[in-house]
Amino acid sequence: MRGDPTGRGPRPPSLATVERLPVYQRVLSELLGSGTSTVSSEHLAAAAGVGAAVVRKDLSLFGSFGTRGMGYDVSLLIGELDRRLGGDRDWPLIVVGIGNLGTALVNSEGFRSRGFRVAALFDAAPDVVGTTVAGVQVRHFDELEATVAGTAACIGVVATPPSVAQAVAERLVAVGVRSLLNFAPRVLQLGPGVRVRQVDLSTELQVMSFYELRDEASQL
Amino acid sequence: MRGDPTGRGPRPPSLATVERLPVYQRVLSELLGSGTSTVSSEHLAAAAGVGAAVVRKDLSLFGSFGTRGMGYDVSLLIGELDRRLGGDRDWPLIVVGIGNLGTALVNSEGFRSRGFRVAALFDAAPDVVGTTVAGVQVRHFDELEATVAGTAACIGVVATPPSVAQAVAERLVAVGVRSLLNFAPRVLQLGPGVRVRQVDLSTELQVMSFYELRDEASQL
DNA sequence: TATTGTGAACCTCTTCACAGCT
DNA sequence: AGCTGTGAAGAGGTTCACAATA
Repeated sequence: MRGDPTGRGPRPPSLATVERLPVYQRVLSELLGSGTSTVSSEHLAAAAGVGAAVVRKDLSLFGSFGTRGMGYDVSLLIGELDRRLGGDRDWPLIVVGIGNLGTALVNSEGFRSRGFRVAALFDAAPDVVGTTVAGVQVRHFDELEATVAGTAACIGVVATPPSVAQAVAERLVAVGVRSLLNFAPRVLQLGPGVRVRQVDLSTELQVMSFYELRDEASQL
Repeated sequence: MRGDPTGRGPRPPSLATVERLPVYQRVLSELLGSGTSTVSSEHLAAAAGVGAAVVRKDLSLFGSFGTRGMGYDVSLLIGELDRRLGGDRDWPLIVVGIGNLGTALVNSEGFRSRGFRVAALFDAAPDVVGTTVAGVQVRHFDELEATVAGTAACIGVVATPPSVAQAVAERLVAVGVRSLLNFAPRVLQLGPGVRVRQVDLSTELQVMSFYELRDEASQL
């Protein structure tokens, strides 16, 4: 049951909007750091690389945080965004695949800020299991179920070779993970209740080469 | 001058379409490896995680590669996609910032396939400059201009701390780079002729926590 | 019969323009 | 006067439905 069975409520924010919120938050934090206490939608938009109307529409979906004639209070807005994005919570991460990329991810700032916390690391290679990365000991993937059993809902990060990504994802889902960040170049086939975000280096590069080719062709 | 000053030509493929092409290509390669020579839009769509109509629309933008009643020839389609994505070309990459993430990227399979080739590595830290990563020696970023001078148009990869990402991007653009893949959590402000694709780990995680929160709220 | 290729309807996001507030 | 919040218009992408075709 949803809380809004009549369909009269406000539309949920689009994925595009949700993806912009962290950008606003980051820009606002920098503004706060440089002593700015108020910002207009135009200024915030320029810093975030979008249009001013987009900023106002995005923010208005969550409430009226601005003051007409003045703009938005930076601290207030950071707080509101932080709350919507879950920044005031603890978000345990389970990372599977502690190779070059997995290690880099675990050590990255993005994985250690805003409430995210590396809760457990798994791999299958004997020479990796038992080592410590960023203060967390790597366990064998076979211990997944035993280790995660009593843990709260987690976000799973798949940084394995593509050949095992599907199986790893299925086992993560089986232990209760409903949000997966997948770095393996493989489309994960999972139930409808599971959210997957795909980060694919090869795809990123291929999109770029597509447009490079196109530019060349148009300059003939 | 464009090749189509009348505006009568077919619409260019949308970014969404371009981002799906590498996925199709990867799925098709796997199909070819498993001995499949023909595939329907329905089957290809299921494997790529999209709808069948999307596949047909996407592919039809580039030509009529299918056979009615039969489907698509896998080899033919791989070849066509490869050509459109520039897979038959050499794409030199310039990677700046050889920390944990930069090293992982350079060693990743995505950076060494499909015509992409790590051409030069740069960093500013004295203990990194001079080391060899994946067979390429890391140079000091000050040598960028001298090193890249005569090189063909490249794709630039920014894997630096966010504080220097903007300056690094500007210098890359100054030496002729028009496509940038940015891993630094910073909005790059560059001229309109420069393409930027942003990969932001922190944003990915925050998008996930947003939806996790939303799920919790709807289950009250 | 099976499946593609595609115009049209549909839906979603963006942009515009301005009323409303400070 | 300046800026937000928002309905309406516009643009773009997806889904539908089916004619075309092997």
